[in-house]
Amino acid sequence: MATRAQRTERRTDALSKERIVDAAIGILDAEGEKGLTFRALAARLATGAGAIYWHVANKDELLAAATDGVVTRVVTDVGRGEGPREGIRTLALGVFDAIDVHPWVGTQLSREPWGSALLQIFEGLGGRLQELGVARADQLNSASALLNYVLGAAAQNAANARLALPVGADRSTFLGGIAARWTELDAARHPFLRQVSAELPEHDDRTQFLAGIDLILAGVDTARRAHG
Amino acid sequence: MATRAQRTERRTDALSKERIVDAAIGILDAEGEKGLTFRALAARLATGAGAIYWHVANKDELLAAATDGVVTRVVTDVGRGEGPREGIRTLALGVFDAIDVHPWVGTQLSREPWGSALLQIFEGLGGRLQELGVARADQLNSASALLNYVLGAAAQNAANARLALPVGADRSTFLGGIAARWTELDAARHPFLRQVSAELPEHDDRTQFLAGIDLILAGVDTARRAHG
DNA sequence: ACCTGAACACCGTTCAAGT
DNA sequence: ACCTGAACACCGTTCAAGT
Repeated sequence: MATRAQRTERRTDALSKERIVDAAIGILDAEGEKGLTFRALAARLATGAGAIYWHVANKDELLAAATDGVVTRVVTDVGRGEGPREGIRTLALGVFDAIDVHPWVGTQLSREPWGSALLQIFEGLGGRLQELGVARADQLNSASALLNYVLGAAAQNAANARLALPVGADRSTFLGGIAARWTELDAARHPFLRQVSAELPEHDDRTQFLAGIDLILAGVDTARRAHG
Repeated sequence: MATRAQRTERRTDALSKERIVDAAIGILDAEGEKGLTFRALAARLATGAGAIYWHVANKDELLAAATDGVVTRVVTDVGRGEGPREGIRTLALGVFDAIDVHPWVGTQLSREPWGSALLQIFEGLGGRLQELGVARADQLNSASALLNYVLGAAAQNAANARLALPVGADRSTFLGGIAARWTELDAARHPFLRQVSAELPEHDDRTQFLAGIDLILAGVDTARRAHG
C-alpha cells in the first residue's frame, strides 16, 4: 500500500488547477458565462465547492486562467512561418475565430487590461510590426490601434453570440431583423444606418473583420512612407 | 382636495424612469458597477426595491438606459459645426472622455451590440464618412473599423480605471509598475513588450487614442484614392 | 396606478472540521 | 496537504398586500 502510494504518478481524479480550468472552459462553452458557478463547477468535478479555492484564488483568477488557456493556444498555433503582414492577419483572424467558438473569451479580454492573454496578442502584433519595418516611434501607436480594434470586434462578436444563440434563430434572419428595424429609422436623422441596413443581411463578419485589419495596415503603410 | 390633485403637475419626489436612471448613474459614477444594486438604488430613492420594477424591466434595461443617457449627451454635444474629418475625431474623443468620467460606460458599450447608444455612435461615424466622400462600398467596413477601435479602446480604458482607482496610486506610478514587470520579461520571447515598456510611463492615453483614429483615417484615405 | 417589503432562489466566499 | 459541506452575507427578481 505504501509503495502503491509512492508510484502513483498522479491520480487521474485528483484536483488540480489545470483540471479545474479545463472544466471551467467546458462549462463556459456549453452554458455561457452565466453557467459558470462554483457550485456547477464542483458538481462537474465531483467535489465540494470550497475545494476549488485551494487551487484558485477566486472567480476572476479562474476566468483569467481560462481565457489565457484559449488565447495561448491561438497565439502558439499561428507560428512564424509567414511574413509579418500575413502573420498579423492570421493572428487577428485566429483570435476572431477562437471567439466564435468561445464567445466568453471576447468579453473577458476586455476585462483584464494587463493580463497575460492580452499581452500575448499585443506582443504578436507589435513584434510583427517591428519586422514590417515600422518606425520605432510609430510602433506603440500602431500596435495598440490593431489591438484595440481586435478587442472591440471580439467583444462585439461575443455579445452578438450571446444575443443570437438564445433566440435560436440562424444568423441571416437575425441580421435581417436588425436591418428591418434600421430601415424604419428616420432617414433624416439616420441616413447612414438606413443605407447600411441594405448591406447588413448578406455581409460576412469574418470578411468585414479582415477588411478592418487591412484598413489599419494601410494606415500604417502611409506613416511608413512618410517617415522613410 | 380634488382640484389640488388636478393641478399637481408632477410631484418632485414621484418615482419615474428618468429619476431612477439618474440615480443609477450617480451610483455607478461614485461606487462603480459593483455598487449598483437594486437595494442601494432603492435606498437612494427612499423607496422599496420592488418599486423600481414598475418603471424598469430589469437590471440590463437599467444599465442600457444609463449608458444611453451618457452617450446621447456626448453625441448631441459634438454638433455639426466642423468638417467631417474633424467631426470624427471630436466624436471619438467625446466618447473617450465620457468614459474617463463614467468608466462603466466603456464596459457597457461592448455588452449591448445593437443598443441605441452604439447605434448613435455608429451613425455619427458613418454619416461623416459619407460626407468625407468615402465610396459607398467602403463605408460599412470603414465605419465598423472606427467603431470597433473606439469600443476596444473604451473597454480597455474602463478596465484600467477599475484597476488603477482601487489601488489609489496615481497614473504614472501605476504605468511605471506595469512597465517594470514588462522589462523583466524574456527579451527573446517578448522583444516588443520590452522595448515598449520604456515608452509606457510617459505616454498619454488620449494622444495615443487619437493617433489610432488618425491611423484608421489614413487607411480610409488610401482606399479613397484607390477608388477615385 | 403605483408602491411596499418580505420571500425565493440563487450567488461567491469562508472556514471549522475532517482525512 | 488537500478536501468537505454547512454557513454567511450578499444578489436580482417576484408578488401578495397595501394605498
